Amino acid sequence: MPTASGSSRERFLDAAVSVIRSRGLHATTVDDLCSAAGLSKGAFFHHFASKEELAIAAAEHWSVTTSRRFADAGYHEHADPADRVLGYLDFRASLIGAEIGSYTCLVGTMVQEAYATHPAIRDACAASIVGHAETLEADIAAALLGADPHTNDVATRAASLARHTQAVLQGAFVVSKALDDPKVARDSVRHLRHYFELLFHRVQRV
Amino acid sequence: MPTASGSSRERFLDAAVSVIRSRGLHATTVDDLCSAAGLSKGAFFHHFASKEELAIAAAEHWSVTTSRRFADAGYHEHADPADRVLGYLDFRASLIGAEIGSYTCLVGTMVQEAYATHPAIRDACAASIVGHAETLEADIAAALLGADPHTNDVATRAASLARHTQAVLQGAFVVSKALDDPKVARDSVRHLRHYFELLFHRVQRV
DNA sequence: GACTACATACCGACTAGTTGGTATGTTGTC
DNA sequence: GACAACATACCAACTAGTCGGTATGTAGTC
Repeated sequence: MPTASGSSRERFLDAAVSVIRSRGLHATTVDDLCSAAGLSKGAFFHHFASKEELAIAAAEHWSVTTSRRFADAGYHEHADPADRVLGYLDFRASLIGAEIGSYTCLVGTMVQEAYATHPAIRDACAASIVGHAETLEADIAAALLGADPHTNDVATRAASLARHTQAVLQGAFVVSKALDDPKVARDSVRHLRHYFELLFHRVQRV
Repeated sequence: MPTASGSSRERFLDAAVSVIRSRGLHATTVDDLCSAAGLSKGAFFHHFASKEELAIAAAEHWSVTTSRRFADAGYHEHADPADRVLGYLDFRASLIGAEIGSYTCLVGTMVQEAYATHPAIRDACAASIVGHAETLEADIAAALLGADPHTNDVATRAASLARHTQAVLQGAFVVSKALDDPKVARDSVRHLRHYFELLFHRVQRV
């Protein structure tokens, strides 16, 4: 009966994702998470030794659920690697809905609060961001080579572009939070797409 | 005599900038700010009615000090507007030193914690970001026209690019916090520079 | 220039409420 | 009956904000 959805540990993690994304890590209390999950404090500390441990678990949970989401997306089916990269960006743009708390990144939000004071949380966030960036590298490298077979240091350039992609998305979230407007986030993704089009020699007006 | 540097109000604001940038808004206590400023709690609440009011004042203080810094920078002296835009980016890259807390953006950090719960703080952060972005619009518009005199909607495109520029910088800070490495921030600025070079038809390998 | 009246700037002890975490149950299941 | 999965009651530490008080002006007035 109390199993509304998944195990109670997962209910805490899902609650953490949605609450922390809108309120931030520090402003989210353990009691907030308990009431959001519909469970007690005893249950919380039964599953997590501390709030910090929950934050780390939430970052890992975030990695797992998001990577599943991207793995299932359709852009992988394009034959041309450049199409896959541009398709990834179109997919990211399509995820940016009206509700800010629904499209922003958990680990990007958390790391700003934790990077200086909680190294373990920072590392979990870094692993999530880097892990996701790495899934793009092969396609970017192939697309760069497709545009110019004499590209040197393809792997390095692809890795740098993959990280840059994540940076643009994170920044797009920050600015759209400030302006309370998802449009600016979509605009930034469009600029990033345009940049890739230019790099892939697929110039077209945007 | 007690005027170690500026008025005591300014000492609180300077303390807020440095402490909040590394620890975040919520994790920074009023006592933290008092000891960083070398003043008492009585003095704090004499100058600010609440912690929220300090955050707003800090965002405004940040706007004032940073806009002065950029107004004094040398890149404005280039004759070509494209050079001024690229010079701005080079200047931004040069500001990214080793210490993360010294080059990241106060309002970008604060807005992530406050956007959903403290609209007044969010608005102050938005004003700071937008205000800074607007200082770039004229040069970007002129450079776009210089590259292609038939560009339509120059003002709109320039405004969008200016906001995108801020998004890239904010995102670069987030990712460099996660990876604990300023290099990734400089890389993102370099990619943004490359994007502008391509838009301005100044293609060159980076 | 002395005296009153009032303002500004600041101190530091105090409080009411909050927070992460603990200690001690209770309940179901093997 | 042992153990996992919870719930309830509680605590010590912390936090924003208050309050009474002090020190130093400063303006007016006689």
